[in-house]
Amino acid sequence: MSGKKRGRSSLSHTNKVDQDDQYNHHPRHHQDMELRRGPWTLEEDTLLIHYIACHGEGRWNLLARCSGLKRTGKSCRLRWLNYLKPDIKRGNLSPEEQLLILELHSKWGNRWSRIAQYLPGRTDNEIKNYWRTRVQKQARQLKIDANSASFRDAIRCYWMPRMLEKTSNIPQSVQLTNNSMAAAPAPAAIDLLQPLHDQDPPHDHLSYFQPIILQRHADQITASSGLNGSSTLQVPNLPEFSSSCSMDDIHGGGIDFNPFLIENINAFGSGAWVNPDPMAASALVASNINPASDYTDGLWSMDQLYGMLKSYMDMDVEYSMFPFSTDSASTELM
DNA sequence: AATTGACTCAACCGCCCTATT
DNA sequence: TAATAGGGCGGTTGAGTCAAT
Repeated sequence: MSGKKRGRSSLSHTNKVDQDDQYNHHPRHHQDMELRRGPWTLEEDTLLIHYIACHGEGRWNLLARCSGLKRTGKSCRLRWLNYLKPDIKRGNLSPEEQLLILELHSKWGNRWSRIAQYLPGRTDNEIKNYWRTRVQKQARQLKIDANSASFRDAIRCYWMPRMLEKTSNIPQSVQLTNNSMAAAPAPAAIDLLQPLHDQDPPHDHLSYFQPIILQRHADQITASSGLNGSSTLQVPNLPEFSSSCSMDDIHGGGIDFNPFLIENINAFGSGAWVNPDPMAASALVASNINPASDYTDGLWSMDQLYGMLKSYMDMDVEYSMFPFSTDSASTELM
């Protein structure tokens, strides 16, 4: 994640909150009060972090009233939980995390918060976005329902074993152990973000959080201005890989057959194209190895899927026995 | 260089559940 | 028991970005 300037509204002015929202529970307080909406500013983030450092999380409406933020309690809660909380991971989901999401979603469906409990540092919002933008996209391309049994089977029988192969194939020397950025951060950035994961917060919470906020806002400014963050704001520029690559992207050609039909599998040629995952690509950058041009996002490309289908059929492997079985996972996670 | 369309994801919406009074 | 407040959850939106044309 690059900290791009985003948000549902770019309003810089204040706006009345929808009276249908839960905050009509406080009509006297909010009726005439102009509340801010849209993207959070650096000042607001600092204010929120400072307040939570002093008073702790929770009681969000009280926080909203007492902190000086012209935001709703719900907005404050969301900002903290999805963005500012110090143990939040940034960057692409690792193959392991993707595996877990796929597995847990097959068990629980759209129970995002429940799934997020098993991915430390990942928010339900992030997982939900991942599912909707990546997984559902693949389902659309395959012309099958993402919630269908056939899609779940495809995930379980073909994609998960492949992911397991990938995770075990990444050389130890280039695996990222710091999980804050899947897109490998520059060394300075690693230093900057290290306290997020390796150290206890110092007593001076503001000094602890400030570099993190500054980094994230710098990312936003850099992204929106086109300027290099390291030269303008004295913060490192974080490299990032393009996130999406389908067969169309790769070969410039459309594809119009369903890989789950046996005749299509048989008709598929032997030229399986395999693209490594972005985690490995990032790790290569981290180790100054020039990544090949074929790195794509963490989900499969169409070619990959056809390739693995073909190869697994050739091998006549029974994939109901792959190590990340539903049984073992559910036993462990329940 | 300008336009367009697909994509991402932070933020919001509205409903629901639980705790408190 | 009912009313209200606080908070959580899943779904949705739309601004910003980027690649393709």
